[in-house]
Amino acid sequence: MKTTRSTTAKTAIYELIMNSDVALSHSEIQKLAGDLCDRVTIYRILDRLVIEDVIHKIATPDGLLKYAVCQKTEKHSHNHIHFSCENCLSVTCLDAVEPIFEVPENYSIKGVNFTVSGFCPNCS
Amino acid sequence: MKTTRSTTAKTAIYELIMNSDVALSHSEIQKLAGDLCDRVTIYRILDRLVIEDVIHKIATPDGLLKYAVCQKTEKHSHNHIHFSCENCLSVTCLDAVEPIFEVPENYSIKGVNFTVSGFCPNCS
DNA sequence: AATAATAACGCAACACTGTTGCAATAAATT
DNA sequence: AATTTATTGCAACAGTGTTGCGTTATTATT
Ligand SMILES: [Mn+2]
Ligand SMILES: [Mn+2]
Ligand SMILES: [Zn+2]
Ligand SMILES: [Zn+2]
Repeated sequence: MKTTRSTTAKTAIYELIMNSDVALSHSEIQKLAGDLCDRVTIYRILDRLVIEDVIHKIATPDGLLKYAVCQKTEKHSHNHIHFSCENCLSVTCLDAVEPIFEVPENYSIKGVNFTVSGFCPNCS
Repeated sequence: MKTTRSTTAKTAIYELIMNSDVALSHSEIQKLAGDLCDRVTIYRILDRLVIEDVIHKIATPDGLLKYAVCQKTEKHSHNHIHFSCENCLSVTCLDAVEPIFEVPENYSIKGVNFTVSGFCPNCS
């Protein structure tokens, strides 16, 4: 069985995402990380953190991928909505907002990716 | 004022999307279109069709962009859910399904991108 | 029908994003 | 301390999307 290891790069990148109030893209993480590690390593670390379910991968309406911590709190819903600002391009988790919907029976649901776009409080 | 023109490539690409029962990506459209036009032209045509609001741009959970016609029917909701199959990677518009949700007041909503992933009826 | 204006096009060149293979490194176990 | 192997760095690559510019084709005007 393949075990997971905790490395300096991995913990550092996790803390970057942790301490950010908005979701971060790979390139944003790379800028923040400086010369912490190679950019390929960042891709692989992000993949691992997603598999380990400690961060979420979010696709913006333009197909850009961003990453945010999975808040393991009571109010947190895995299926929460994300807000994507059309002006400052920030992506924010609205952890408490869980949408209600219903799909036809013959579809089986494994996950959701809900993004609402518009202007964030700073840009309104 | 910049007017829009109808060209052979534009109408052909619109019909490709129109006649597909699943959302199509740029590369899929390119394969279907053959040597109809340059791939850059396809990008520009897709942009125009989106601006003209005759097709929708959909981001899959993996950040892949797909395009589908905007069904101008009664049941059609602009804010409908899309289903992304993890097996066959097809993206389908669930035109009748409109999710219910509520965001904090200080956010202004311009559009939504709701994608549910799992297994489609064919792959269940 | 011929002309003029310009939206749309093809092509080349580029930037950005993400992946893969492999040898070297470092974390965890013994 | 030695062993195992997950992780890393590097180079090389594939895919996606953009931009500039000269040419073509659509549309409006004469
Ligand atoms: Mn979560
Ligand atoms: Mn629509
Ligand atoms: Zn904003
Ligand atoms: Zn399927």
